Amino acid sequence: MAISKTEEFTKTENKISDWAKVLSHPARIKILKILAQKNICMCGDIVDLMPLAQATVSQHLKELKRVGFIKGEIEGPKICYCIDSSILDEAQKKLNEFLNSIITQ
Amino acid sequence: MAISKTEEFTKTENKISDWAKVLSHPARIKILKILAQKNICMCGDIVDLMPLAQATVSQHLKELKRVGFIKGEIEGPKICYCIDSSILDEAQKKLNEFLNSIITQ
DNA sequence: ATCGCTTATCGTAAATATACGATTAGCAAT
DNA sequence: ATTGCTAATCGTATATTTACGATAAGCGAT
Repeated sequence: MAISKTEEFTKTENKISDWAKVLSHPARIKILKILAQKNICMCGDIVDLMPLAQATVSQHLKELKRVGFIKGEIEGPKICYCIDSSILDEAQKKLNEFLNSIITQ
Repeated sequence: MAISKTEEFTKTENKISDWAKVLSHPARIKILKILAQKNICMCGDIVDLMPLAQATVSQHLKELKRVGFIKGEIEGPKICYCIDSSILDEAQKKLNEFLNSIITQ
């Protein structure tokens, strides 16, 4: 994209778009759904339910972790992933705040 | 991305991620803000307020139009853009529905 | 310390997205 | 029909994302 212009925008604009970016792939939407259903889930279980290779799922998990939507706890050789509701809650609030501000009544 | 796997996911998963994708760039967040503030706005006014070239702003407007978040009406040599609240409202509802379903109380 | 399992990371290829200058197209005047 | 304006599109360069196989790293056994 030539040069990135993130510094030309406000913190809020960047924050909102970053949250949206994490939600901008169907695989990550599906992973969040799976984790919500099972409440807690190891990585292999997720891979089995996804139409993607293990390496790809791992990349998506990394992106979800980056913004804090999910957490991963090491448990022996496995890793248990779970949703971090507090961060998701904050994202939902801010996204709503923004959408409400642009939706004219 | 090698091969796109959209057909491997549900319609809802694709719809939600597509809406999020449109919101996943700070420029598009800012454009929506500008249009909400001015209620109605011609393209040139938006370009003046953006740290981007006219061609780039036009590209972002096209993406916003694609999902229906904004509408553009031709008015002589100019084009007046405005927010389409009904589509934004639907997006907000569905996004909230999804986020509520994955946030464990 | 070797084996078996799980998951992250590396390397890489291909698709998309971002950004811009230049050009084109459309309309309202002169 | 020429001029002047606005905005879309084209062509192109570069960055980022997505996807996968292969490899490495970490841990709990044996």
